[in-house]
Amino acid sequence: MANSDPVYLRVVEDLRRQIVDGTLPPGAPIPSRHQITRKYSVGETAARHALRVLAQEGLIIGRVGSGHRVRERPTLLPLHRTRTTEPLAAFAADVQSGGRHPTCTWRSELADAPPEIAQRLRVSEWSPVIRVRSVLRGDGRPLQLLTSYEPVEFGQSQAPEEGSGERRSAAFRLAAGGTPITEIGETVHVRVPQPTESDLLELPAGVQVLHVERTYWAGDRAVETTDAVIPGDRFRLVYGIPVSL
Amino acid sequence: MANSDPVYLRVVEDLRRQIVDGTLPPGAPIPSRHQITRKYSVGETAARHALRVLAQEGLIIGRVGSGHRVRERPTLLPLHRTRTTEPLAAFAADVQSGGRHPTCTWRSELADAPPEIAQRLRVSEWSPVIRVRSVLRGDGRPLQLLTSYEPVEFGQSQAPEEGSGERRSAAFRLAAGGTPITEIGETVHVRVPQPTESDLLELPAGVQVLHVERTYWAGDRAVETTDAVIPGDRFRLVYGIPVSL
DNA sequence: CGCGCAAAGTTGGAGTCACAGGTAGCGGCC
DNA sequence: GGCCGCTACCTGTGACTCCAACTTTGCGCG
Repeated sequence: MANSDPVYLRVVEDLRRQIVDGTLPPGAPIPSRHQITRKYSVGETAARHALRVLAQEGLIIGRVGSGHRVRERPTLLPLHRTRTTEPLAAFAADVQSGGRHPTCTWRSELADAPPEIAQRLRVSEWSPVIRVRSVLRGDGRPLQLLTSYEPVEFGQSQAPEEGSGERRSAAFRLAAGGTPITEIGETVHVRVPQPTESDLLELPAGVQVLHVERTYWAGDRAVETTDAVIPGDRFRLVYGIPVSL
Repeated sequence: MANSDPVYLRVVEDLRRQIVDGTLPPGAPIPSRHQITRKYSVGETAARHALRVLAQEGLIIGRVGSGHRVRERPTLLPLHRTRTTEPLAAFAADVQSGGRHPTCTWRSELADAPPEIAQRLRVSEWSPVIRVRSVLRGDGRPLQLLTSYEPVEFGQSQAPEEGSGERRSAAFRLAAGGTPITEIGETVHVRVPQPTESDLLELPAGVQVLHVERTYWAGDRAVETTDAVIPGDRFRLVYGIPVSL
């Protein structure tokens, strides 16, 4: 059937079937290019193309010199998106329960709000905000990128700062100061990582990222908004949705 | 710098820069393979490879005969993950506000709970469940796949059924019958679509999907669990997290 | 018997050529 | 002036080749 399909797809489909149905378990070696050319009677281009597609899909992983193997599907670590004003605490708990030691480094500076951020914070475009870029790590390996924006009037210091570990967010400080956060809005989408993100997160090829935009509201005022960039191959987001009926 | 980088990456980076900074606006034509070989003094392989990578990243789209163009970035339709026992209602509202007409077809049948589903429903493996597969559409185009599982004791009819439009879920029927749903748990992750999903959703190459697992709880009893498969290039998930502090 | 090194095998990058099928624009014909 | 067909161009796929870098394995030598 579908004899007009590209040749390489025949190879892709056969190997994929064997991987998903367990004939080829995680760690099992995949036939090499030359073996594929012989086994399926295809050219080397088709064999190479098939392997590339499967690697891109994340089903196999190739290492120079030692061949392709079925990728061990990493267990997706849960990331609890909870009702707290201190996202680091939740992250730390999740990482620790995964048996790793969480750390965090950050750098804050004054910046102008680009249109999208301005809209999310309900401030005018290019108005001054404090931008904090954080890298969250587990056992030293980068796991998540966090960029948060606070209007300057909520920020503490407008001078560039750097540090590691906890940094009190605007949301946290306002909550402690008697202005409680009333709601958190999040939107989640998938996208291809930018080169710098791919670099910082040490992402293998083909991995997409979850981009989570979170905005903290105190009444009708947006207090802080953050962008989280999360490797799609290592995490799953966990939401608890209370039913108020 | 980085002169040892693969040649095709030079092309990818140059074109990507032009696309993201707006030099090449959406719809603009991308140089063809032959033009790239001349302009960047690279071989045809490198040109081809560069175009493939950019297409895989979703930045450009190629059509046989008419060349590559910068992809119009589709606005990500919001999908509100709300505290309702009738997911179709939320979906319908979101699709309608996007100016499209929502429809739904479904098919229910008796099945044995595979291990993962059994665990989510807190029933023993391979115990009988009712499985409902739905395809949600907007203006006739498939937008989302939904598979839900209910333990037979909550299900209505064990005979295979088929239909379109509303189908009362176990969660809804229990709630109406006086057993209120107390919590909804969701986990979100990204993955490569399976061939059948790619087919049903008419996904272009390189698009990954959001996989949302939702479980309805009535007290400590799992009433129903659903898997939603959502094209990652067209939707973003929206969560409202009330703060109970 | 053990260790090191060389050879064989593998991936990833790169070049070249070829061909089928599709698009679009231009020119000629009615 | 309008319509039709042809041609040039483009993509997707495929074959064949070469090479650098790396891993593994097994053989030979000390």
